[in-house]
Amino acid sequence: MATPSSYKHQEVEQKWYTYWMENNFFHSEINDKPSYTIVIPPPNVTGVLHMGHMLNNTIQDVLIRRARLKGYNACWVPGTDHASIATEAKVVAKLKAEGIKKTDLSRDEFLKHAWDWTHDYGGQILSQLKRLGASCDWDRLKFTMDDDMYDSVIQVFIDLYNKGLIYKGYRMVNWDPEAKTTLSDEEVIYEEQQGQLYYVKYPIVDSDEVLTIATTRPETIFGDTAICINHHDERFKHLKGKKAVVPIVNREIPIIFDDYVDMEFGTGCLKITPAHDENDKLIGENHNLEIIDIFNDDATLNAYGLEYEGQDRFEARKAFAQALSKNKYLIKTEDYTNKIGLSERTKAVIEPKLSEQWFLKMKDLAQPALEAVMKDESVKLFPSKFKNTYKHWLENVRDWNISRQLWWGHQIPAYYLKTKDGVDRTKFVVAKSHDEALKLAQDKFEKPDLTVKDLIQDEDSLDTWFSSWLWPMSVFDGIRHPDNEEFKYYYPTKDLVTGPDILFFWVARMIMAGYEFADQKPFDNVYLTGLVRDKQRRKMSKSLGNSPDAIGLIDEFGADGVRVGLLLSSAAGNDLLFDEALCQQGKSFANKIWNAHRLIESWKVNPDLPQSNYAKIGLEWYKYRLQQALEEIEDHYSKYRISDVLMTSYKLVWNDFCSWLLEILKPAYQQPIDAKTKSACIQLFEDNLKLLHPFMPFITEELWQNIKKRKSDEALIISQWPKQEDFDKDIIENFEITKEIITQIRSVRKSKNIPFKTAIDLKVENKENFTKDFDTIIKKLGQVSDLSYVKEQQEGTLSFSVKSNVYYIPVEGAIDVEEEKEKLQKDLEYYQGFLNSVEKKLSNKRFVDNAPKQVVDKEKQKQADALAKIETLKESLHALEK
RNA sequence: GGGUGCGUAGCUCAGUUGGUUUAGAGCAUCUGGUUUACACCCAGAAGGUCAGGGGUUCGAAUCCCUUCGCACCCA
Repeated sequence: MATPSSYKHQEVEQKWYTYWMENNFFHSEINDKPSYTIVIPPPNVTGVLHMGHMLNNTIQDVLIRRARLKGYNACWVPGTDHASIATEAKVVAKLKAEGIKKTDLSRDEFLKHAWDWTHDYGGQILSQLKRLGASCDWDRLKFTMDDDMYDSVIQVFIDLYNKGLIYKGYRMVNWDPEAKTTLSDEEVIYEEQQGQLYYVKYPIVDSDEVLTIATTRPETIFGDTAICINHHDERFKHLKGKKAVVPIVNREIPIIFDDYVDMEFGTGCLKITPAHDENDKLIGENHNLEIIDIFNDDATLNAYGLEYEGQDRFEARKAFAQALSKNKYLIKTEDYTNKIGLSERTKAVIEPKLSEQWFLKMKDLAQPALEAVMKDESVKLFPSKFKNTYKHWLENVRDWNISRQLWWGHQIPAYYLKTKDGVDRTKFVVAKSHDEALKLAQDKFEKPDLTVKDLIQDEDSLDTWFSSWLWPMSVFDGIRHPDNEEFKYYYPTKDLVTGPDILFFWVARMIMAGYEFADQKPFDNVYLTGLVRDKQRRKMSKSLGNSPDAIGLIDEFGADGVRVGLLLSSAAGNDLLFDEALCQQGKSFANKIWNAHRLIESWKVNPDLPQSNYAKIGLEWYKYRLQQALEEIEDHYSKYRISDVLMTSYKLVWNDFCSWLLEILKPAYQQPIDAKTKSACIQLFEDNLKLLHPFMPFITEELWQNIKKRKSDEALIISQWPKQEDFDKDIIENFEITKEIITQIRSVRKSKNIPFKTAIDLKVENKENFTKDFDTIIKKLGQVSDLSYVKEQQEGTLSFSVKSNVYYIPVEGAIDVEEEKEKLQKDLEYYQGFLNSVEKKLSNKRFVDNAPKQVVDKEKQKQADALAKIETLKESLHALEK
């Protein structure tokens, strides 16, 4: 049965994925081999596979498959993240569509919906990853809300609380009025928005004078508790000790002096609203100002907003500005562009809000994490340019607000004492369970008759990152049972592959958690991928609709094609400009490999045939060439230059193997081949497949199994990476010269319209004393019928030179002497220019004295080569002029 | 406003501690090809003042300064 002339990925991929799964090749158990562990950055249960996941997981799969081939006990742990805010938003939206309000549900009822949602959609990305070929150990699948994972998070909270690192505090937080929750700084995106700067008059008490302030948010005037002026501002010095009146509100507030105020900006007078601005809050603290919170949780005004109570902040802004204007308090407005914080999830404008939250002290936790990366490099970042950003963040780390006003997530294990009319939020205990909390509370508050009913658990959940920072440990149950065998074997993990956008809120925190809870780093290396963008450099996003359908791509180009396409141009840390053409290139490559196999397979062996000289030399050369490439590949891998590994392998297989070796070995049409050559060629092809397997797992396994019948323990996925051996550099170098000779012959054929089928003669003036070993190859690939050596110039020939060797091709009829002369003249000019620059260096005494001997010798060699070449060219020119 | 990184062929990028040619690769381009493995192909060619300017050095794409442009992070 003939092999089809093109590779059909559709018929192959599912077959081998199933085969690998059935043979448990992805599964890892503790054994004698060294471990090589990767934990997946758990995708959100809300997500669908996008290009970022594809890139990220392809890289992980490349690393883990190579580790497997290199004989490590490779373990890639998959899993998903509960993504509290994103999931809760999705579930709320789904319920809303069904006419159910979250507020009408009990916590338990809501959570049931959330779990249903998670079970229905949560595994989507993972099943899509299987299409990509991801060789995860699916028996180890974890979810951040699994019981054991949940317990680990709670245990860590209690531990940190008992160490005094977790505290409750009032902080200015990023409040999302739509989701009604706090957001971390990282979940806020800043955008420039066109707004207005309002100039408002504040009368001075017991004076006819007025002060003018400029504000972008007139509605916050209700919360003003001071006017602030710079100490050095001569214009207002006389106002020390005076008071101003808040317009319309008619409340008297102090005029205070602080260097914070920029004299140049606006009017030099700043209104202070401590409840609604971070900087104002600091000034407020320094000056003991009153704090007036004017907003409800949904950012409508509360009773402090007087008649605007209940109005949304933006409506109130308009209405109140009008009132100010009507009462002659508003002097003017100006267009003003400022940056506004928006919620990453809901896109609502963030309201800075003072609220009670749980915080984790970061300073001490950050120290070992900083040292691990900056000092001893026990954790390495690739590319290392991210070290600066990492350092900057950790040195200026702020306490981590870990509470979220959400239900979906790990509920904070703090229990408050109930009172007659509510809850006393100052009296609480932190415990693993309600029962344990009761015991603690009875002791702490010295009330032995307290019952379970007297305690109520904090309603809030923990920030999602507060569970994912434990991920590399908790997936092996290392938090609850640090002495368990699996944890000791698989942890620390080897590589983490993720995007630089979560360097801080995930990577850095995992490193902190590793040292804090296991006294060990979580991973050796962090590979930071770039962002996947479209051709116009825009980020891929759902709203732009510029993100291609991942599964559609796999259908069209094959998983191998897409994997290659993604990696072809994605140096670590550099953004990848995704272009389907790259997937096409990947698909074409698969087809090329397929056809290489088809060619070799088609060769009929004649056992009586001796090995030809060209085959022997060709095979020897490729054997070394592969070793040379292997050395480069190892070097690239060690530096996580994955796309360079791919490019090196790509060129090795396409150029060296297919274009050179197979052309050398290929018997004449319908002629048989000798047995030795075919089997040696297959062996080299198998090595190629091994090198390519991490990138193109499907087609390589398919061909590996096509070459011959293999038992299950002989599958490519678990075979052995080619051994690194010494290689003969001379043969490789000589082959390069051979290639140049052949290329020159082809070039002459093309320019002189000599068809490839027409055999030519070649006469060589071997001034370089170049080896004759490759002559049979030159004859075969150059279609040379007679190759002979001569001692002098040959007339009536076309010629070219390689180094100082001259090659003559006798032709029928006249030679265009002028054309030949022109060509030689051009060459001559080039080499003379080259010689010039070399001799300039060599005639510089300081160069000869100061440069290392090797460098000078190299220049001398260059000089000698150039001189010989020039001599040759001159002779040729001279001959033509005769 | 502060910080970080970047600017090399039409495009995407290499260029690893300054010294392998007068700077490389892949793709795209151009020219030629029905050489029975592959047109998802083969062969050949062209293409760059290394953003601009200045400096250090025997020697700079590489180090320093500066101008311009871009990206990202933080406020």
